[in-house]
Amino acid sequence: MTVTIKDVAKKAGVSPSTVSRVLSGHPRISLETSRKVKVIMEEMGYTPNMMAKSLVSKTTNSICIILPKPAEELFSNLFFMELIRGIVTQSSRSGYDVLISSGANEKEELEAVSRLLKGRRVDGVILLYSRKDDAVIDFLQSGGYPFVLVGRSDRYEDILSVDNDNIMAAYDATNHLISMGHERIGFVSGPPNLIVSRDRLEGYRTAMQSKGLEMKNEWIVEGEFLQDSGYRAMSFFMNLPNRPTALVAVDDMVSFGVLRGLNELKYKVPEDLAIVSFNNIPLSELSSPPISSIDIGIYHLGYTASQVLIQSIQKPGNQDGYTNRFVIPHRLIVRESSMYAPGK
Amino acid sequence: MTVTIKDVAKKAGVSPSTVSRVLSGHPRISLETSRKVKVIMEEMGYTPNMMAKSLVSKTTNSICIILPKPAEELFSNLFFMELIRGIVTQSSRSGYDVLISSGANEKEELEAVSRLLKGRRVDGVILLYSRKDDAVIDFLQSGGYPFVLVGRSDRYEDILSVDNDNIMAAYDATNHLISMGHERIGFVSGPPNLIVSRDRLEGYRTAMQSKGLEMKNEWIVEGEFLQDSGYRAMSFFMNLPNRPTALVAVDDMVSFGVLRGLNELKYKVPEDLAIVSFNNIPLSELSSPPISSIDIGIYHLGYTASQVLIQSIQKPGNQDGYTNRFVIPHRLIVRESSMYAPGK
DNA sequence: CTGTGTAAAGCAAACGGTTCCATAAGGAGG
DNA sequence: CCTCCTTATGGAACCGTTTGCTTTACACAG
Repeated sequence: MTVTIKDVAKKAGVSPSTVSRVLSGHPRISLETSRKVKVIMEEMGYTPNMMAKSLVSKTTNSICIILPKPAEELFSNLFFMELIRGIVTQSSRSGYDVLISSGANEKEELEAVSRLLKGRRVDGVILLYSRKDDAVIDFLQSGGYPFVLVGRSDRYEDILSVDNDNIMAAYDATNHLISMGHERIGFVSGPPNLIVSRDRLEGYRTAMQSKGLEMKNEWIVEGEFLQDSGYRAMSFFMNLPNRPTALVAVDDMVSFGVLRGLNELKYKVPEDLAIVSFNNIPLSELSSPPISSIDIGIYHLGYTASQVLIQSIQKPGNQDGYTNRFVIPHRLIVRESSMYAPGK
Repeated sequence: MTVTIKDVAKKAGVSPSTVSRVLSGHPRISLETSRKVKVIMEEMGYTPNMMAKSLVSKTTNSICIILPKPAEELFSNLFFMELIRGIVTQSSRSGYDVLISSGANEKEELEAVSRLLKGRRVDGVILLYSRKDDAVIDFLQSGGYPFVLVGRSDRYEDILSVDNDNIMAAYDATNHLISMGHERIGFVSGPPNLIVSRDRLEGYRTAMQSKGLEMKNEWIVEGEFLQDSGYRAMSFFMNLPNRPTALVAVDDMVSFGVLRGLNELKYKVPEDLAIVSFNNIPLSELSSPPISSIDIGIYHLGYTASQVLIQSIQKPGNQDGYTNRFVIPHRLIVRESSMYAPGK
């Protein structure tokens, strides 16, 4: 039915090994033979069987993305899709296919990863989120399988990872507000167990300190990456005696909550409260007013993750002494929500 | 290095074929042998090599999703991610892996599909969007490869597809407004070359006609699935002498544009203009006011697509005389944007 | 005791490639 | 003219499984 290397060989009057060599560009094949074989391959519509190839070469030219379990929320969805696009684009440029996998729980996830890697269906794995993925990461590490983490992990120093410099990003965001003339700046953080929350908080603190600005404890509130947190934080802040004139929010969704609340109370943004947040989701520029945000380059994050992984697959001895943490640059996008210099 | 079926066989003192049969639950294996082999497999940490398996079985237990090219827009991203989740979940339940592929242009896309299918890397394909995919669809059809289309195609009657009943959905949306007491209802459509635009327009028309309501041409405007279209449509409608009291928009993004415009002009929703739109993206309930929307069950669309495809892979003779168009139910979610009964 | 039926397991040939080793044909050097 | 390289190709083993066909070993009927 399907045309194999042998069929091509027979028709071309050469041996299968010759055809194989033509395919792989082996140096010791005469130009004439090579051309002849190529023509015949074309004629017969030959496509190499990847399974057979993989079997002997012990290589699949494909990688796998492990999706965290639920991923139901808006930002997650946008984030993952953007990441996937970056990964798929880069992988495809490098000639790799991308598998998506996920499990209902950590056990299933581990089983899937093990099956894919030990079963030689993929050459490496991209892990999203640095939750407490101990089991999966341990498996990958002890098995010596190539993998890269998107997001930072503090537990493992020696694994490949791609991430932003969230400390610096938060520093930049805060500093932007300071340079606009703000002195009382609030911060809405995320869950304290996430490294990203901690890093961003640290960046905020550093900026405030370095400018000698006061940092009241009541100006820092914890929340989730959700609208509600913003809404609550807003009403808390606005009732403070000496309330902040600006705030940094750990995620754009939080800003939307803040915005909604301020709107209901007839406050004006940025005049009554200036806002900067993180992630620059497509909606940030669509809200009214548009929100200033730190673009973390999600697509780029995915693109680089794929690049790093494939590199590590192709030359496993990547211990060049170089770093194994890759930092994707961020970029502050200033929009209306922070374009106001407060009078003293 | 890795443990193969032969290693297991040797250690168990049986032949490789016996091990293989244990694996596949062959009936003619004694319980005793089966148990012994299983224990040893466990001990040695044996995982079957998928490539070898695929090579002989001519089956890969994996399917492929073809992502349309750019997919940069907000809705696309949300849509695709949701769809992917549905597909991955179902596939994983059926024991299939999912590959994601895309091409920069139609030619690349065709090459990728051809390579994957002819190269026996996947067993079937899920196509998203029914653009003028002639080349890819033609290839799949003429090659007899299993595939399913998400979205409707009018050109091909005999291919598997999963879709909503957009005509009925638009009918329901329109009818909802009518039953609230609206009589002058506008419609903001999408690009006329998309079937989904045409279907939704048709549903609107049917509803209006069936209630004997007048349909002025000026109440129907064409646009894109973007905010801007909504913004423009809004200002057009509001300047009409006898303007609509409600409108149906082909996509939630359009509604957001309408909302923004009305807000700027100090109009109130739903009192001055009631709104219903389609797709029920996560933001619909977060805007102010929350927007009534038709939920089209994107996750379900993906879930079903995977199901249908895998079924068709497993028993190719799926011409049971049954339909090959699978319709996913939609659901009207009524929110504040349409909760107002206009006085005459 | 021989013939037959049946259950359990082994043998070996695929599946479609790759690659090491061998071979044949020139051409160069002595 | 013979030997030795070099270059282009062929042969065959192997990658890890599956599976049709045998073989083996009993058990039982005749």
